[in-house]
Amino acid sequence: MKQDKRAIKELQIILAAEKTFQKVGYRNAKMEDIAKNAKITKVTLYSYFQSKENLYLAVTYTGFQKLLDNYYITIEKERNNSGLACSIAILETSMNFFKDNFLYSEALLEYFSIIRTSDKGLNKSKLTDAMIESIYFQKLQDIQNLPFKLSFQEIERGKKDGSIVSKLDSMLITLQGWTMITGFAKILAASGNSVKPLFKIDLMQLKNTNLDLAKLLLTNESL
Amino acid sequence: MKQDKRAIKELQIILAAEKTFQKVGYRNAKMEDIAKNAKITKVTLYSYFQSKENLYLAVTYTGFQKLLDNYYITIEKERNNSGLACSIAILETSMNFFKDNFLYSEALLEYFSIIRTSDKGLNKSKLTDAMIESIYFQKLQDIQNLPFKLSFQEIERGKKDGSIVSKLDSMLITLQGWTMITGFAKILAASGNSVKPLFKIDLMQLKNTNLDLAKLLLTNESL
Amino acid sequence: MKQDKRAIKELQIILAAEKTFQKVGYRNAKMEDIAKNAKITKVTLYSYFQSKENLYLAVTYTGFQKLLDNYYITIEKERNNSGLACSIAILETSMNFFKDNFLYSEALLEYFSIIRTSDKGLNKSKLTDAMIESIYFQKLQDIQNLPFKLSFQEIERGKKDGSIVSKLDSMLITLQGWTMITGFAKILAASGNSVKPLFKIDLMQLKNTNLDLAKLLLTNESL
Amino acid sequence: MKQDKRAIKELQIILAAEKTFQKVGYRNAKMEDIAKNAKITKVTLYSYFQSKENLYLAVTYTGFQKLLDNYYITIEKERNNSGLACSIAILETSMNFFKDNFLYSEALLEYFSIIRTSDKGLNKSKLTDAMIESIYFQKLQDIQNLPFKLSFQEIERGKKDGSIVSKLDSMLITLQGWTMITGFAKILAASGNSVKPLFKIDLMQLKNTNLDLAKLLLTNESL
DNA sequence: GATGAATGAGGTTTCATTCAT
DNA sequence: GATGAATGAAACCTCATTCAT
Repeated sequence: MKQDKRAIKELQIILAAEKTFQKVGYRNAKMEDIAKNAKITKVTLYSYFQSKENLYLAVTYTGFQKLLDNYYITIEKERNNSGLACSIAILETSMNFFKDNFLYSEALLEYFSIIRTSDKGLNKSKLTDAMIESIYFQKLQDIQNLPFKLSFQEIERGKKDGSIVSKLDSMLITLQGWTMITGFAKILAASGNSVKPLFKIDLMQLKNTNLDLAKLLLTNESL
Repeated sequence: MKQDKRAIKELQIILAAEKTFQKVGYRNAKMEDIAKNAKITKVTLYSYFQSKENLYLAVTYTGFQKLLDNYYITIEKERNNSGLACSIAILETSMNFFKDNFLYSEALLEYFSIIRTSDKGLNKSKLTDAMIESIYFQKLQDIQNLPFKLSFQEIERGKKDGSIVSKLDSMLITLQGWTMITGFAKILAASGNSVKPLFKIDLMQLKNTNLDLAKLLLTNESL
Repeated sequence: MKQDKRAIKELQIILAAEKTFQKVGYRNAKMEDIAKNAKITKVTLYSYFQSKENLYLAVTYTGFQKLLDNYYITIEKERNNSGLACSIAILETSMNFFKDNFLYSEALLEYFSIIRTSDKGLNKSKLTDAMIESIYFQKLQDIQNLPFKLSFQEIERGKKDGSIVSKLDSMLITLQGWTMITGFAKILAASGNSVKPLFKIDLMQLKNTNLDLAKLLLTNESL
Repeated sequence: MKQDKRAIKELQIILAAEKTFQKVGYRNAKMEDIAKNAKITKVTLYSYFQSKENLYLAVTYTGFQKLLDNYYITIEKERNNSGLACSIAILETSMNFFKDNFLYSEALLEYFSIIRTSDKGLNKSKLTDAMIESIYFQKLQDIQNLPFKLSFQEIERGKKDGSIVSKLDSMLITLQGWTMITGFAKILAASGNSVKPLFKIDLMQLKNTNLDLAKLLLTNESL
């Protein structure tokens, strides 16, 4: 009961934070303003999230969960189709998700670069102690591999049902898919109304090219 | 003369900044420490770079230049080979560059996401006034399209010399290549000694898969 | 009945508060901890005492009452002795009381300095509105002069029975006694296991010196 | 040079703090306001004094020094007079000082009660870690015994020159004097325009009574 | 009346950046 | 141009006190 209430409020705060981060970016977002947007006080905000970074991790986690949800929905939908179809669908789902959720896209990408700790153990890395202790960071670590696992499974299924060529290394292919996804997300980030536009291209075409390439990769005997 | 001296010191500072950013990341890097690493005072540092962001842009620019140098060298080397070979070589060069220069990789990717200004004109976006006025930002804008242009040219050359299928949209293909490059860079960022490793895969294999896929894309009549 | 129950609980709370104040001092004492010590919740605590200050006043009042009790007992005991003997006995009683009740000693002394309001009417003084409205503050004001009155009476009695020289101003002598008492209390406060001991002296000797001096004051014709 | 500048600013801040504490009391004084009064910012204030308590200790130290200065001046003045005269003069000086410097009087009295640490070592006492580390706390500890020492010396001198009876314990007498001083200071604190006046008495008379008593103590063979 | 959550006020800290010398 | 001190903005924290259930 109380747990539920707390969880609800937590979500409301995350929503408010998302709006704020969306509007002004992480750096310019003030905890005070986020609190105001969530209709609570700064102190209450801190009683839910110990730091700004922590709150951002919560947003990241929320985004990750939504992405995962999309994965599960897609897999469910494609249950009766081939592993190939499902793998491609997952790829498309991911790209759509990043296209439609710029904030999450950024957050997830940043998360993946944050967890790479500095080699020299003693130096402070991007990963601060506060982050490591954050419950959301823990949660993220617990689910961070799930997208890979799900992709992997579908590829394996495709190999079994003959829709995907079997000599391929499933993990490698999974990562190749992820390469496309993150690359696409980054290209998206670089488009938008830049000061000086980088290029003029319809991003839907780019998505399709990626999908075509993926199909090729999964079915082409010559690779 | 004086110009030279200043330029040298500027470079020394950039070097020091690179080291610092490398070690602790942009957010955790303190101007104080960068100054110390460069064996100058904070104020002197500020007389060279008006802000931390500015300094980061300088690092970004340096990285961009080095990447471009690699492009030119590659193109020069491949001058007598086909447009296809050269395009693939550029792709490999890029991936190698990002693999060997993690800091630059991050800086460049961040740069591309920074120049996407927020849609709602009134809100503060990531792109601050200070940045817009920065000389390095200007310089970056002047060269930011060059990698695309160079890729594009080689693809066009490939079309002419018959090594690349001609019905493809060169710009689209260029971006597809860039998708692979940035995606690969992001995967790299997510590897390293993470707290909890995301996956176990030889990144060289991933690079090769990307190259193979690119070749397929550039030569396959069916796409 | 209910009144009784409430009164009992009130006392229990005061006991818990005394322990806490004793241990860490007023400033460092947290209402949370006091509540915990009294085995009630913070809100219940507040339903008994509207504020921390108020609670402290209650402690002060309790101490004051105990001191007064000692006065009455002493006076009762000395009823058949001279006014001089009784006055001296009161003095000794006071010093003993402060020696044995460090917390009360502090509270009482602080009380007396609190009631001195700031001269500049507009400024917030130590005496807050909340305090003025406190029932314990009212009670304290009602009894704050009693020790003086009792002393005064005994001195007057001594004058009449010839044990005390009659030219002295009884009120002045009363205050002189109070000076000794509070001064003694302060010296006590400064002893104990300090970080760096102020002095080494047997406090009983100091008490006796004060008593001797008082006797001298009350009987010496030359003053 | 720089040391000097810092010392001067430190003093200016202490002055501003004294004014603020004087006006609204320690609790109600805001660091922000003290900073404003000192015409600096809060951060600068904190770069001089690490905490509010620390600043108060600085005020305490300043007061202590001034009291000591008065001691030295008095002793110098009385150099050619008897030890008795000087001892009495010191007593009067002290009472005058406390009468004229209410803030210092409070601060010093509080200091002496703060240094009495709680018996149970583990418990937090009034003496916080922050205080112990404060340079002013250190300084205070270094000089806290000086008033006693100076008194003591003059009493000893009085014994030698025959103006003070020699059988007395000089340290005991010193403390007896201090008892009078602090007691007098406390009585002062309790006077002023109270809500309900404690007593009506001319404090000068009280001072004189104390001085007379002291003389009696130092010269009376019968004690 | 009891409970946990929320509030308001202000203390403390960290840094990027600027000023004065 | 170099230096140390100062500034401003905002993160973060602690508590007394109050609210809602």
